[in-house]
Amino acid sequence: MSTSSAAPRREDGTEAAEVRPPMREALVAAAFRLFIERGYEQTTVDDIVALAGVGRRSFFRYFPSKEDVVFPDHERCLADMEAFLARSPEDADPVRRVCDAARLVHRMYAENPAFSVQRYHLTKKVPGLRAYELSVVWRYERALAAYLRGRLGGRPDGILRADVIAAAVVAAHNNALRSWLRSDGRDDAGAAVDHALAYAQSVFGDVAVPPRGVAPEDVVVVAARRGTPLWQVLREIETAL
Amino acid sequence: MSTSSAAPRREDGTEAAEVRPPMREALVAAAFRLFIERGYEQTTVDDIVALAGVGRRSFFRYFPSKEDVVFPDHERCLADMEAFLARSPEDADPVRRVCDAARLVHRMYAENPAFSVQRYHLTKKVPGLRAYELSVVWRYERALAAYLRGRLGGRPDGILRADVIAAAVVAAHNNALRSWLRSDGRDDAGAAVDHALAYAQSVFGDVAVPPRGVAPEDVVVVAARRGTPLWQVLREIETAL
DNA sequence: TGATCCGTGGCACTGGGTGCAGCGAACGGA
DNA sequence: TCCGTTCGCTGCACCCAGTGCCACGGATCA
Repeated sequence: MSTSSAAPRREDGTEAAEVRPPMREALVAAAFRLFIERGYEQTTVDDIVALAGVGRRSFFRYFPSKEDVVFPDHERCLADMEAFLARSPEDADPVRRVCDAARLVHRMYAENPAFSVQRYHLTKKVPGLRAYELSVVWRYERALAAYLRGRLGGRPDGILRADVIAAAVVAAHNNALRSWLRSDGRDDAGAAVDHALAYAQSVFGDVAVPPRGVAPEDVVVVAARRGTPLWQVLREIETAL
Repeated sequence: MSTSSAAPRREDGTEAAEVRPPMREALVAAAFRLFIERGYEQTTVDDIVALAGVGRRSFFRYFPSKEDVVFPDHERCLADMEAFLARSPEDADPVRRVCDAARLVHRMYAENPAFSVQRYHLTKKVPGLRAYELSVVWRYERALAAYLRGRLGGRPDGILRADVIAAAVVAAHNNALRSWLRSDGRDDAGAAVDHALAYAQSVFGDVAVPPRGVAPEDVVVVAARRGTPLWQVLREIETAL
């Protein structure tokens, strides 16, 4: 896909003013200025390249489609997430791990609050951008699900559970992220995301907890009548454990 | 959006050969023949209308985009789902209700197994179609979430729970649906969907179950040591209850 | 019979996206 | 210093999806 947008670094210590092509950033800036001014669909690629002062052909060298200029950093973030999951410890709690992976996305949004809020208002209005965003989110979800499948694949319904957990974690994350974006970036983003992910984690529980020895005070007994709603029982146990 | 693709019916009993325009079906048939033959992207709208023997302008009269011809019945199915949720009884278990709503989608796929399998193979290969399918699935998910928000909105984290449950139910449904599609429609679709949805339902529990009287044999006792993975305890209870 | 409505088709146009070829600057070797 | 290569950028021509507009023709109705 598009080239990495990682920060420009030099092997030697020299700062080397902008080795990374400024054209990419210039295109993003020009595009967003016009998108905000007159709307996404009312802005043509020709308008963007004219404002940025570059050739039309160069636009499509940096962004495979007009929609990609709206999400210039997701490719890198997705790669980060996959790398993060790939280097997971063997004994890590899988659910917790995917929650942490989801936090990477939130962190990317939080790095540029103003930009993220602008983009949110764009994607909210333009169906085409919403569809594009869905395909991006879907790739995050598949990355999480792939990791979970690897971890839960052996158990009964492991694949099913992996898919459901991934979807739930993404939904919880997006719920918090969206309410933060709706607040124009004023709310405490981290707290809301933590709360939402904690809920998701609590629903699916922890998988790897050291058992140790069994002392009497470590045993919990729960009694319930048949037909009791499972979630009620679950809540009792959750607090007890 | 596009007009309903319900079967042509007459108020009087007469069969009245095809009052519903056959053009729509002709376009779908021509499109799929060419899509299967030479691929989606290698087929132009001109090719389709030439094979169907109609004007190019008419294609876009029936389908707002080339992608829509691949999903000719989702608009109707989405309307069915919204109607189904709208006429839910007040005291219905919300989670069970959205599971039943999800079954409507599966039923639509199962009505035309051959067609569904063909479409599956198309969407698997073509990124554009996959993106379109995601936006369709997203609309289903939002319909479920909207219903759940109405039912759970009052409770703490009701909105969050609604979003997460909707995502989980959709993921469970899609998991079963996809494995059925991968089997070329040979597996028992209904059983797999039921199993997957039962899992989703068990995770989030039933909300409304009549308690009735308590007989000794109706009481279940579960003992667990502190630190036991919640999912293990949950599984025990699930089988016991 | 004439007016109207509606489904249809033809046509021209916009705009996203691509393949290709040329051009100039930077780089490396003789 | 000069030359050949490479690479990034540009312009051009082209394809195709999607739209607005209008004209045609059949069916319906006054």
